[in-house]
Amino acid sequence: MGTTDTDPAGDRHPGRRGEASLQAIAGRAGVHISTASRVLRQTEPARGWSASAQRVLAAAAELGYRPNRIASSLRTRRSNTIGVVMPRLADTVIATICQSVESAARSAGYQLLLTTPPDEMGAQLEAVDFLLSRQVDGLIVSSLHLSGPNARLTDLPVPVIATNRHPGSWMPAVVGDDVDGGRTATEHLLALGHRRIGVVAGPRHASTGVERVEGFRLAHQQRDLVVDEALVVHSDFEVEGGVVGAHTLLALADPPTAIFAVNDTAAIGVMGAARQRGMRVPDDLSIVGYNDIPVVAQLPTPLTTVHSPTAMMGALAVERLLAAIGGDPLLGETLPVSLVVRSSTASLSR
Amino acid sequence: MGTTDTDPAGDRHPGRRGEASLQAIAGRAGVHISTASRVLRQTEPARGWSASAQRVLAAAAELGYRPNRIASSLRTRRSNTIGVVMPRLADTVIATICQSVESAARSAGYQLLLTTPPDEMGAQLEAVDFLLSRQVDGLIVSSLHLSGPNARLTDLPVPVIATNRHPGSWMPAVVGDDVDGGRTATEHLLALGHRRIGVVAGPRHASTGVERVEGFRLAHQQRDLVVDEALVVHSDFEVEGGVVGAHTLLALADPPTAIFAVNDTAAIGVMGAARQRGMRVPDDLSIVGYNDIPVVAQLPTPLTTVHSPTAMMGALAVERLLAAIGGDPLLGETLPVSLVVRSSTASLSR
DNA sequence: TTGTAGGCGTTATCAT
DNA sequence: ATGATAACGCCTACAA
Repeated sequence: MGTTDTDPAGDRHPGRRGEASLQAIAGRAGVHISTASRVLRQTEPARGWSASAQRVLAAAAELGYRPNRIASSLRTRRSNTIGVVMPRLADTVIATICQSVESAARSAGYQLLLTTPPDEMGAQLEAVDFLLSRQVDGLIVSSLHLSGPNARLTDLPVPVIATNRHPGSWMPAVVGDDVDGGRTATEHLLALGHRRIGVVAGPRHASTGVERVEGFRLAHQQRDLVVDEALVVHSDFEVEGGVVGAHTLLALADPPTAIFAVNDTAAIGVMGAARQRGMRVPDDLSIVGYNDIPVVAQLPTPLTTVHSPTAMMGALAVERLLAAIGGDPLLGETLPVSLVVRSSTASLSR
Repeated sequence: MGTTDTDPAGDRHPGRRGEASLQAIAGRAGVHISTASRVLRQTEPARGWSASAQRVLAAAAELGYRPNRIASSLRTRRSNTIGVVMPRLADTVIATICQSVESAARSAGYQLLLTTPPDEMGAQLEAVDFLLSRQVDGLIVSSLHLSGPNARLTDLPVPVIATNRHPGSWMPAVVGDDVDGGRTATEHLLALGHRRIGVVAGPRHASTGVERVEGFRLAHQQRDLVVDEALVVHSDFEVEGGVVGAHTLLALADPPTAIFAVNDTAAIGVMGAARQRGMRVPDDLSIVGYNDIPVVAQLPTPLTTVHSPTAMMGALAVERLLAAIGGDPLLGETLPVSLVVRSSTASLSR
């Protein structure tokens, strides 16, 4: 006696954990399982539901039927799931992107399989494999490195799009215009008269930090100024990275009069270091951040920063990915950014 | 000709998107599919791999075999997936919990199906249904309301645990000791001599805010002081909520000399409002926050706050949930918190 | 409109 | 140790 009985009463085939299956619905409604399946996935036909269709609907409602999407995915070969690889999720920028990715995906009928591995390529590629094993229809990856074994990403069975960071131009990515952002931030400080500007540059493997620093160099170049390499210090993206980086810079024999931190969190760390050294912002030190996360507008000294369209990045990445899943070519995009001047920067008064 | 051929060459049955299936491995190794399945899920037996097992292993490696976990889930009735419902993911506290949940789950071999719906009960329950449809083995929910139609959560086919907030004592939850945190924060201000303390209390539906305010009342009660209800203003948990709440409080005829904001983000908003009014912190206004998110230690005025064990909450929630999935009873826990005194609070000097 | 049959890729039970 | 076989729950031609 298996499950392929001919039980006329229906209501059998309990499925896992007692959940009603299609089979149970069909039994209770006295129709064949395929009929139940069809009815449940149709919208009401022009001339209304047939008698048996109504019974199916009623049975599904009474039994609290929840379709088993694992089974249907197996059959249809589509999981309606997007894999997301987002290290450093605790960072506001990443979390904001993730939230917008989820909203966009959800309103398109997709769900998210999320992983937030360490920010290392090995761990990220491993995460990709896990996700593929789960049959995701596409992938969004937020923190690829500029170098490393990421060539493995070129030949995947599903479309992949990068966001936040890009690993190089060979991969479609939805990112902000980091070079322009870095340039604009720096030009703002140069225009205020600063000539020794320090940079808390982030890690060398992140396109965001690297390109914002490129913009920093570009701004100098446009004014025929040379960059003192001692003023560019690398760090991580955390608060503490900003603290350490700023102390390094401010301890120099000829310290900077302004510091550009490539993200807001580190910029807050820079503020902390300034306070520890008894320096006032912006009187003794000007500071520019990057991203415009919500808190920085309300700090005791509101932070001048570059606004980056984080929420839009997530939504657009999803849009492009879904288009690619639908068969279109996969297109990246570089979104414009804009400087927001607040109170942490002032003109050099000597 | 279907797929049940007897093709001796193997390498057929391309599976979706050209991925190799078990069938293909078996074909290439010249063994039956069930043998391939077994070999691939065994560890090396005592006397080493048999000849055919070696061929299976080789074939899998050559073809880059990735098991289709959707198929295996269907068969085993376990998805090895945890459903996560976390509204307000962009908030550092929530994102930190989410990250620790993911790490703990991943190291236990589970993956996360994440959804971050609006912070309303209807949307959250809808999310639960979607997740159940995807056959998650258990659920973690971070933002349940104290009231609303959450009775539906009592009779689910899989274990559910709350974290961050709890919806009432009827549901197992891993949360911080919010009453004690609120009491400690308030007692700190009372000990400094403050007698008119304002509260930016968060929304009425969140146990976190509500219980922190309970602690606030308790601290007064323990000193036989009465709370002026005009000093308790509700808000959301965002920066702007803090700004608005603080302005409301500071515009009172008899304004507070200190403000307790039930989360750090709102506390930063309070700082912003103070700045807008030309008040110095802590000289003119003392401020206490809650959570101890990383940035507050480095603010120009480092924030006094209550440290809550966010990362531990996530990890513990996963631990308890997995135990429940394994058949154990589902147990919640209330984790201790501690006050961190920094520079945003000072004794009342008059 | 409804029923029939076969299969999605994997695993578990049996027998060999 | 390996092979045959039958599901897991659902979907989709195709036939009636």
